[in-house]
Amino acid sequence: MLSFTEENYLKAIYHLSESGSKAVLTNEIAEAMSTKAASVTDMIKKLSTKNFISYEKYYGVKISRQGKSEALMIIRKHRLWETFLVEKLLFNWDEVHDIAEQLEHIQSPLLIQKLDEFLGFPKSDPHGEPIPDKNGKISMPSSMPLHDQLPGYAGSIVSVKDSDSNLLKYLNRIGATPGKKIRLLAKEEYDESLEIEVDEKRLTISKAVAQNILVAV
Amino acid sequence: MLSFTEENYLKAIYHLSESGSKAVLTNEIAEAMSTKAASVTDMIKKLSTKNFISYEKYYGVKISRQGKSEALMIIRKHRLWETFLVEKLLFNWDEVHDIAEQLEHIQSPLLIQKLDEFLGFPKSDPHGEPIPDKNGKISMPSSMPLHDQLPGYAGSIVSVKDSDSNLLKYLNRIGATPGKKIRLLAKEEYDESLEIEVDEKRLTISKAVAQNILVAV
DNA sequence: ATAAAAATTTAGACTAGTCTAAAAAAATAT
DNA sequence: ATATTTTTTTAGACTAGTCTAAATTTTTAT
Repeated sequence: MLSFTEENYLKAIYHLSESGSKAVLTNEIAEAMSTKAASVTDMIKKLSTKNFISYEKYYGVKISRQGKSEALMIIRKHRLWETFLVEKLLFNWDEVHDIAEQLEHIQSPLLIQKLDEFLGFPKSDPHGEPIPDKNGKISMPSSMPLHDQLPGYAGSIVSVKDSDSNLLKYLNRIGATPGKKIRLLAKEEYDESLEIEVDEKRLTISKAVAQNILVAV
Repeated sequence: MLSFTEENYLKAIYHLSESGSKAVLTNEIAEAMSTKAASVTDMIKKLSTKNFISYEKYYGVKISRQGKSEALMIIRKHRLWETFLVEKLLFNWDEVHDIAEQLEHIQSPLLIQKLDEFLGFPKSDPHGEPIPDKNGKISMPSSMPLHDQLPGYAGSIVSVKDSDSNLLKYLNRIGATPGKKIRLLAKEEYDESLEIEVDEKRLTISKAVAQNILVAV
């Protein structure tokens, strides 16, 4: 049984593993966890002796099959709770992340099974992220950052990369939420800002924002 | 902001304060928390400097107005979550205590407000215990142990004192759950066991069980 | 190929919470 | 009223997780 803290490290390592197939570096984990490299070294030793990751000094960390399975269960819980908060308790899309960060650590397989059932076995959460099933199987919808599309692209928003509350609030305000239809009208060469159409409205978004909007391809 | 552990101590002290108006003793808290007296001494010093309790060496502990208010919020959360688990997720009455022990520590006033609303502002939880409102006001239903009633008593079960899972399972099996009609038919002098009628069935229960069934008076 | 810079690990210290064993205070019994 | 027992507190140690500062290893630059 993992502690609250161990679970958070494992989740961070899983996410870092997904973006790039190379070993995850100590400093990357430190940044993701808002902690210091020295603390990370201690923790990865611990997770390594428990066989959730493999660790080679000065080289980095790789998540094990067992670690991935554990991480997927935490992510499953997080996304089911987010779905509950938005669909049942009528929270806004952008208010649920921090609460789900807490709820994801509740220990009770039966609870998650019943919650899943209560929600009608949803396949994705309110941010458009896929929810792993009880065996940890995850159906990845194929998506790419809007920023990497060409002018003329028309499709729908799959998810938002960054969970930053300010970003989510902003996207909510302009109507750019998962599931929405979106079109890329033009690209400004100078600062790589994009002119888009969403919610029947034309507007301009920055490169930073466009890199965080993942759209169906 | 209180830690997980501080919250659990405070809740235990609150409950011990309610049963008896005297100061709460170190050993009582140690037993309630399944810990050692030395650990309790450390913690009550801490809660005392934070003004949740007043503490006099070798004498005992009294909960403060502030401590009571904090404890009531935790209890409110616990009972709302229990209600959710039983009414929405269809858990059995006797399965929810341990899960609610975890959920009660989730920090988000907005979450509790919305949960309360989702449940239709319930006044009592599935065990029959009253749910404090958002100001900590608690409407005590007047009740007494079935054991203290006289043969001939007829009324309904308000709540069950002990949260022990085996007791709850047993009561569930015989149909003696909060809200149910119950009648006291006879009292056996020798071992103080009771003959009762519940769920249209006659049966005998021990003194220990009868002391834990609280009925409306 | 070596010097400088960056990343990582180690060493040692700190807080929160816990424990055992010993000391001190309070309650009880004679 | 004093001795014994019980309760409570203190002292010191341990684990989990964190930090800073110093040491070490790897990478980068010349």
